[in-house]
Formats: sequence, C-alpha cells, structure tokens
Amino acid sequence: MSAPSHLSDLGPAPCAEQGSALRLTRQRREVYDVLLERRDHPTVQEVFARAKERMPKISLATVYNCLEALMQVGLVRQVNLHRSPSRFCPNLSDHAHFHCAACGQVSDIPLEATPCPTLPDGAVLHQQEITLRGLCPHCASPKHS
Amino acid sequence: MSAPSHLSDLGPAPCAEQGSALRLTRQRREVYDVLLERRDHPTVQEVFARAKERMPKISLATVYNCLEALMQVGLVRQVNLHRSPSRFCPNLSDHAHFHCAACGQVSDIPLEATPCPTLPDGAVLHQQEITLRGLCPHCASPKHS
DNA sequence: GTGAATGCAAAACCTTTGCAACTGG
DNA sequence: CCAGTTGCAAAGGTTTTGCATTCAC
Repeated sequence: MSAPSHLSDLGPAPCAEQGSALRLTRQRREVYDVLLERRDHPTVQEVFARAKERMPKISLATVYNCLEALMQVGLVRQVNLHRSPSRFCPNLSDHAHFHCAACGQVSDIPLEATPCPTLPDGAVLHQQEITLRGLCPHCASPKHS
Repeated sequence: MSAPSHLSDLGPAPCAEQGSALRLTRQRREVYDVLLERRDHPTVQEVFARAKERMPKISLATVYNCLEALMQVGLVRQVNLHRSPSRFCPNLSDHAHFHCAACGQVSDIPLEATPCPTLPDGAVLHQQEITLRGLCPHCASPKHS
C-alpha cells in the first residue's frame, strides 16, 4: 500500500526504459487506477469491467492497449498462466507470483534474494518472472476438499 | 478454469514416480518422443506437425490431451509466454527459460542455485517456473540490428 | 469387457487488427 | 495541428468441448 498512489508523473518516463514518454489519457489513468485499487491481479476482462463502471465508453481493445502501454513504461507487469488468462500486476518490487491450481487466485510472494542465472554471452535481459504453482493455504486445507 | 475434472483420473502423480496411472497410448508416446528428439521448446502446433509425420491420423486435440497428461505425471513442463503460444519442455532439471523478444526462441538456462521463496503458511508448492525475457545473443548483436 | 483416450469438427475464448473519429501536448 | 489513442467491430489464433469410435489394460 506504500506504492505510488497516483500516476502524477507518467510523462517523464518513470521507470526509465528507452526514453519513451507515455501520453497521459483518461483511459490509461483509469486502467492504472483500477490496478492500484485492489492488488488482486485481475484479468483483462476484470480490468475492463471495473474501468467500465466509471468510464462506460471504454472499450476492451483500449484496455489491452493501455495495459500494453503501462507495461512498456514499466509500471505494470503481466503474469502468464497455465489454463488461465493473463493477469496484471502494478507491484514493481521484486516478487514472485503464486497461482493456486484450485481456486485460480494469484498472490504476490516477496523474494528476499533475487536469483541471478548466468545468461549466454551477449544476451540482454529485460525482465524476469517467477511463477509458482500449487495450492493456496485455503485450498490445501483438508477441511476445504 | 481450474480443477479440470477429466484430468483428475490420472491420479495424484506426486512427481512422476513409478506409480503414475498414465495409460500408455501410441499417441502419448509419440508426443513425448517428439519432445525428446529436439529440445527446442516447440509449440503445440509444432508438436502436432512433427507427430503427424509419423502418425498421420493424430489430431490436434489429442496432442493437447497428451501434453496435458504428460504434464500431470511430471514428464513435461509448459512454458507460458507473453504474446506467443505456449511451449513445451521435457527437461526436468532445474532450469529457467529465456524467451527472446525478437526471434521468439526459447532456450534453457541452467540454475546453479534454486531460489526458495517463503510460501504462505499451509500452501503447497507443485511447480516453479522462472522465465527470462530479453534479447538472445544473436538478436542483441549490433550486426544483426 | 470397460472405462479411458482418440479423432473430428465445432465452439469458446483470448487477443489483435483496421479504420474513422477524437484528443493530448 | 498532428501523431498517437480511442471505440467499435470483425478477424485471427489458440485452446477446449461433445460425441461416436477405438484402444489399453
């Protein structure tokens, strides 16, 4: 909850990729706000639904666009999952994602030490993603099954 | 979304021990052989095409089935990628996957130390996936531009 | 023999694209 | 003003499903 509450500074390349300035549109702001409001890793459809509540005219394609744009500037990360649509995450700290195979929920797992694999000579690393799959405490509990 | 019912009958299959209740069909064997032959992380379509060469009657749905079954018993891992169909990998050793954003190739990166994030109390870990994204040596080279 | 797996085709689904209208800087 | 963005709708591609037939055990 200590993250940047509002994207007041989207223009001046926040997380410094290649100096691309992001044009601040109402839609992008709305999509980003939706992600910040509840850190529950929504799917595109969920982002769309939530954004629509406050901006009924917004289109699904625009949500995809906005998310892609936010990812480009480094404010948002995409989580690619097995048998499940992608989720989106505005948490920029180093962390892994835990995907429950039963209920489908995704949660953040803090990483104390970031692994540093040896890349092939000359390779350039842009991004690193750690995904854990299993059963969340609730679904793993014997009472639950 | 989760908890595919028609897969549960393969048995719990903790980690590909001998007791796996996997029914050995020609198709499953063929699909697995295809994966072992070239360790190049093929997509489902590629597996399908290669399997078809030697088993012309095999269907795409069956390839999906077989891959899912092989994953359930732990012989195969699926790699979920951004803007790219899933790839499949029969390499069971601890390793990460490097996905080149330019050419799309996926390669294995050995891990010397496996990170061990602290899971929430009661959570059960089934599998861990580390995906790196960037430019492979070839695509990162200036000459290649 | 019997339940599970296959093959085929269609459906469901997620994501991308094309284009005219609009808008942020 | 103008390039970049949106909304809409339709296309594109991947993955899943239903059902009759076939097969492994």
